[in-house]
Amino acid sequence: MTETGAPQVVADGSAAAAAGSDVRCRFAPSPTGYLHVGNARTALFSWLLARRNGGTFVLRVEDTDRARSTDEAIEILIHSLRWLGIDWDEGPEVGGPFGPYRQTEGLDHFREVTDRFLEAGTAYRCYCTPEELEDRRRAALKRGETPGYDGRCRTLGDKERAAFEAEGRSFAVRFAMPGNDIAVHDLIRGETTFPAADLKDFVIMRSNGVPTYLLAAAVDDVRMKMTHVIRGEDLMPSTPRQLEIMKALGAPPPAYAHLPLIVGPNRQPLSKRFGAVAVEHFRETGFLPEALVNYLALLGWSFDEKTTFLDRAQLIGAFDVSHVSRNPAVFDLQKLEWMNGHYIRESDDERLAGLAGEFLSAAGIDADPQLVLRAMPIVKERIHTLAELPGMLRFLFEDVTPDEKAAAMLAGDHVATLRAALSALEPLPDWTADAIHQALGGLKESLGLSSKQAFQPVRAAVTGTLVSPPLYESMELLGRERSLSRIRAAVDAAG
RNA sequence: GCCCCCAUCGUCUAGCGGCCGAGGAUUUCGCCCUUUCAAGGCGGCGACACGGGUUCGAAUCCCGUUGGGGGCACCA
Repeated sequence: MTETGAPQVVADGSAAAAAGSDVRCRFAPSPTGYLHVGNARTALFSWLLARRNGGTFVLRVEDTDRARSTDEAIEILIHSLRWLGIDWDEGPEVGGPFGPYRQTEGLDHFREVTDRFLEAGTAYRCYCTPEELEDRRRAALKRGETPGYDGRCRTLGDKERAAFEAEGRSFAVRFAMPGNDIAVHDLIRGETTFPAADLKDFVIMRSNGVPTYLLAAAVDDVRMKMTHVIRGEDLMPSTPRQLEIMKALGAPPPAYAHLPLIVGPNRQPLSKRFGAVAVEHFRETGFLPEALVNYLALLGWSFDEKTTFLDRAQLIGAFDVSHVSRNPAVFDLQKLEWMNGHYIRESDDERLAGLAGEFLSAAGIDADPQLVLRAMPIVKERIHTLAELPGMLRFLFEDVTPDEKAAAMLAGDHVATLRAALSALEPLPDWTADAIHQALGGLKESLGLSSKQAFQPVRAAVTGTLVSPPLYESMELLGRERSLSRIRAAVDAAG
């Protein structure tokens, strides 16, 4: 295992000489929870590469860790991907010629491959128990050595094997690494060589007959004829091992591209502590899928030196995996919010009003959909997420109790202003924003008040707050009776 | 401990030897617009981690240092 041959370039992207509609990419998540934004970006880039080439995009569920994988997680995964608008040509719910697309549904195949490797001598049975391995691992670490399997079961004789079997020991199957350095070619990073000494024999088949990720992903990538594998940087060290598996399979490897990780503001991996990591969470907190997609696309990739907004079609037309950045990107929630605000303003009112319902009722507001729709033009340009809608629209559907600042204003000496407003507003023949504007504008003149002095008390009375959508339009939406009675109530309260 | 990756404004990035006294976006600050808040317009602050090379010339190439990150499982 220590002899070091000349580095061999095993994956030079030859299988990926495939172009155009021959391109096959996949997203292969483990269903262990929600769809993390980092994985969402991986899915997006892979999808973009497939769509860019008119190729095929595959969704494959890697659930070989049976303890952590759940059906519910698969549903969330599918839901989140669909919400983002990332569709797949082969995979769960759509089928395809290379099924099953859920690894635990095709375990026999992995077992057959393992048996073949065993026969060919590229794999062997290892009788070491997890406990023994853990002890040795810790001891190696303590001695300052590189932990990793020492290969002791590789040379077991028939007698020793029989002895272990007689002992009742179960075995796992390990892949026998060739003992030479292995070079990996990456579309984003170029060539990297992994020293033979660090490429220890690894388990491909657990004692319970379920393959490990290292085997399952490699075998399926070959079986499903993948031409490009885009995945997270954390998987880079597994590439030389999977390259060897593919070599043993006699299959040309796909081209690899390892994406830099997405980290939190503290440069640590994005965690729940940061707040927002699940795609589902972004949906629930009022983000639009096109905003998240646009933002994610720009995390590690850029079109040129000035383009910021790219819709789906533009992304597909422009995406180039070789221009992806190599350094980890900090997830900037503020920028996402800004971008979301942009997409909200771009959206048509009908769609937004439809989306608003969920947020309004979550806030306990029983809203009239028609009124929400009519209000949309004046509110959509002042929010960054849909979650801000209830706060902005509440006064239209519920009686207001002035907040602290509004109450303070109403308690001040503004009764005269409110009275004047009342008498200017009451005789209005048409209750329109324009008419209200005229009336209040005239009052401002006659009383010699500044705009602020004239309008803020009215705003406080009508909306219960000092910050609201534009006053005239708000009053038009609220309607004559409710607007006037709120002003009257304020006058009465002030004595 | 060992292996691998990475390093441009606070953040996302453009830059692939001279066009860079470093461009865009976001954040922040100021001004304009303005009925509040937004949106929009204009402007300001703000970066090539450090040290050696190579070269006529380096943010761009090489080496080292430092600093981040990833990996070293019968997890993926």
